[in-house]
Amino acid sequence: MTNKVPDRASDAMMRRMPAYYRQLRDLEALGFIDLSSKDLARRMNLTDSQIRHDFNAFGGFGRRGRGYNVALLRRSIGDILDINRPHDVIIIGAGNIGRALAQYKGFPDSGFRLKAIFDSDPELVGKKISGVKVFNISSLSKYLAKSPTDIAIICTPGDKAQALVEPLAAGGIKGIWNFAAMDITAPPQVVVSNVHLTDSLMMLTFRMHEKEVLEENKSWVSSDVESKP
Amino acid sequence: MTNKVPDRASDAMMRRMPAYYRQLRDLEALGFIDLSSKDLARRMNLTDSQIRHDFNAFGGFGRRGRGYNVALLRRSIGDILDINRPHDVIIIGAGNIGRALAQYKGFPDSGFRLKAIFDSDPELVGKKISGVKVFNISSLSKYLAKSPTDIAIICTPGDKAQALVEPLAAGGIKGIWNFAAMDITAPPQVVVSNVHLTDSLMMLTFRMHEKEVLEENKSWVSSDVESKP
DNA sequence: TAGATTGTTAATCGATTAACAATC
DNA sequence: TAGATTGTTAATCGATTAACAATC
Repeated sequence: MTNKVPDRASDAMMRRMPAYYRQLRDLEALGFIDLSSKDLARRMNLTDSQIRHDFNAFGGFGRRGRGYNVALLRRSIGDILDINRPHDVIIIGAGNIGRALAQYKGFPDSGFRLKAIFDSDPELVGKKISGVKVFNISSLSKYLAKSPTDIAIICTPGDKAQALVEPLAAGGIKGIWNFAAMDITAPPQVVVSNVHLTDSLMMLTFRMHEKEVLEENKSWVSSDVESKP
Repeated sequence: MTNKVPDRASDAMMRRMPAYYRQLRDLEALGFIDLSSKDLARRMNLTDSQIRHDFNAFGGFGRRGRGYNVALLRRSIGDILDINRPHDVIIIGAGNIGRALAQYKGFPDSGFRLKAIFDSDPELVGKKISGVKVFNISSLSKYLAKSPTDIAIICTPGDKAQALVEPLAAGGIKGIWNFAAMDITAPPQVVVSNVHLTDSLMMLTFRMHEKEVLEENKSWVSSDVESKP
């Protein structure tokens, strides 16, 4: 049916969307034709109810009694995520992270086309990384004026990141994926995602530690039981 | 006060913890001594109520009328995240991502000590990356038996990841940070965090697209108003 | 038709916010 | 003391789950 015009999706739901997409891409590749919310729920450790709720927030892609067509559903979710069309991307900062992302296979596979890399190091300027030319950072605005670009990936040192926002926004960039150690803010027409790799690692140690403490506590409780009347 | 023994923290709260930690580390470095939940809330775009709630889930680190001592609070949250002690880490897979993470400064800064890298490529084995020796993957179990290790970072191709879990768990690894394209599962004593970089990028395009659609709709509504009786 | 499964509304659960007594 | 701000309980809000009529 026609897609609904939704309010801003909740963060919780938004986080599930790419996982749905991956799952459906895999199932489609495996030759699955139809799929019930129950089957998908089992595979993804969710409830069928939540899955139907999520999909219906965007307008309902299933057939009662039959389930969902895998290919159609994958395409519909791709539309919602807007990844059924290519996106032009630039990387700013050709350090470790910048170079790794430049070479990362997952991005071209998902339609993200790396068009240029920018750096301030004269040693790097003019060279190619993963087949893509490195430009001097001073030519950023000129480049954007000539080559409309959807997304900028910032991989500079933290203190250089915020200053990039103004020329990026002025140059028509619609989204910034920021790997710099410092959060940036941008005007409302630009979407920003501040990524902190160490946060993810800290959450891992948090859960590891929590488990340890919980376990200690469990043995406490059981020895407590013995001493109860 | 003494720390409470909490239930498993919600994902929502857990995600805020590293952000608190970073913020407090920055404020401490800037010489801040005391801080109210209201001040912190303003800086982090949260409510003061939520901040007090979060902190009190672990036992309350403030003084009524005065606020929180920045250094004490940072240390307390560090304890909760278990990052006030060093963690020994190995990386498995010395491709783009593996090498970038091996060289990433943010990790040693936060007490994560990279002790060894493993790969199957004989060209790489014996070499050093960022000062750390690359071992043959076949020696993984032997290595872990000799060198107790907290965390393994998996950066192999997707189809090689799951097979690593068994030797890692047997070798006493407590947490796995998985960058491989395929999710892995592990026995209950091992905490797993499956990272999907493309998910993060898809969430960015999702929000970009959502904003576009919302804007279109806004202009619809306003032209609609004119045509209403 | 009978069985299956969606779309959707209502009920429940949990997270966030508001309020305020305790107290520095 | 008066003012400020926490710790904590109650109220609200929003997300998840349950239920079921619609319908394939």
